[in-house]
Amino acid sequence: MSSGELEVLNKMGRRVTVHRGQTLMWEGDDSSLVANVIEGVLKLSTSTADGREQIVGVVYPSDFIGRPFGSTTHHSVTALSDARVCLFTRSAFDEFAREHPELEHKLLQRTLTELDRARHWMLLLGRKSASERVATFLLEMSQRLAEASCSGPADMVSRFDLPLTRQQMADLLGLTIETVSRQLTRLRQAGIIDLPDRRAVVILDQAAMEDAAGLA
Amino acid sequence: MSSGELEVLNKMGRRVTVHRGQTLMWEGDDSSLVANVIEGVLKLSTSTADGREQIVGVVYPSDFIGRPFGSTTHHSVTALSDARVCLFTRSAFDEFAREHPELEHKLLQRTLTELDRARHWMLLLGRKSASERVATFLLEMSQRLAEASCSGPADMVSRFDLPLTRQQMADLLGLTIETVSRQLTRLRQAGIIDLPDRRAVVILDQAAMEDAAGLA
DNA sequence: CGACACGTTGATGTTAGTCAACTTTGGTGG
DNA sequence: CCACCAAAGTTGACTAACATCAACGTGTCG
Repeated sequence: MSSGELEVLNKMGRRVTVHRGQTLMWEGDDSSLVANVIEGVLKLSTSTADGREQIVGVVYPSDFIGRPFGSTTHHSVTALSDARVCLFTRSAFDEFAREHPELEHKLLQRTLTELDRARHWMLLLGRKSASERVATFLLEMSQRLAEASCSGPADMVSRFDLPLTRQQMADLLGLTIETVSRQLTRLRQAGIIDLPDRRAVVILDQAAMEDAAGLA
Repeated sequence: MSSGELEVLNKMGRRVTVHRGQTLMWEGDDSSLVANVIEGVLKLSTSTADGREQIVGVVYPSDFIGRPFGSTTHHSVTALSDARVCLFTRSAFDEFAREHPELEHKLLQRTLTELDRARHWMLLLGRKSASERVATFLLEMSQRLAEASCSGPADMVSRFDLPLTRQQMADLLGLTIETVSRQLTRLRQAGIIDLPDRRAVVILDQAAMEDAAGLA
């Protein structure tokens, strides 16, 4: 896209700050807004009628949120950290996108990647044990944070801070908070990871970790 | 798209018949083909290194399969029934799509819908009990078959044939074959469904079914 | 300092998985 | 046509894994 077009798109958007814990969109709402993440981390989640929650996605800077070309939002969007997003009304965004195939193409590629990611997560939820889930999660987190921080060709970071509480990890992994805690303890006691404080994780043994994740 | 363009697209594609059980694409393969389903039902699946399988999607006529604009296929595609598909080489399809924004738009919409569907399934895999999973599956199947058969405004069919074996249902629901069988028996004994033969299902009590699915 | 949210650990319960026997179905060839 | 066989499905007994319930740290912020 030309820089002129990008400028127009930028003007259409409204920069908004969202505080940790604040919900930007609600499951089942009319889909009247879409947005781009500028800074921070947010979760996408759905719940059963009786309140059990499942996190269905975690979005990082440059990721897209909301449901263009559709009338309802199928999951809630909540900030996991303080975040800044660029908000568009759906109608304006849809119209702009229809006129700019380049943008639609970008969006299509991202959506295809997200779909692959979601389907891959289904394998974890449907078929992996609690310990495999926790190990897989930590590995993936280290990879995504490495990608985000562009820390050169080394595609892993061995120390990082979790943007999630134990409860949120449980909601993402389809487990309970106690099970997550116990599995983390097990990995620590096995000398595979270290947990310097409650947000930090250090991966000490990459190979053992991949093994524990069921990538045997 | 104009009928002329559609004709070109159609000529690009090669009609292929796939027999039940035959695999069209393998997880991890180079993504060199994409296709449109003309007739039949196919599954998308991934497996862990040690062979546990998870079905991550079921596709019906008019659905799209394969990974355009990406180099590897992230899941296998296998025919659940004899099927006919319209096959394209990925390079030819990608090129054609880039030149036809209308096609890309259509594809984007479908992909967004698939993503919503996949994320909704994550709630089932992460948070629902075995009986809720089976009930949810049967309800969704009846809805999708109703949509497909365009049986008027009534958006449910109460009797239908499953395109899946018990093992495949288990792989889709993240359960074992025995658990699926037991839950079906439970629903039958409760008078909520009938199972005239091993492929057929009759939903006798829609409300009880929705209740059992956790849509309380 | 104290309150509260977050996290860990232990004891116990429940659900679904495992292992095994058995039944039904559908297809094949004598 | 029927006997036989393999594949699919069901059922039961037992087990393992995770959830639940409950008590007990720990760090943070007023």
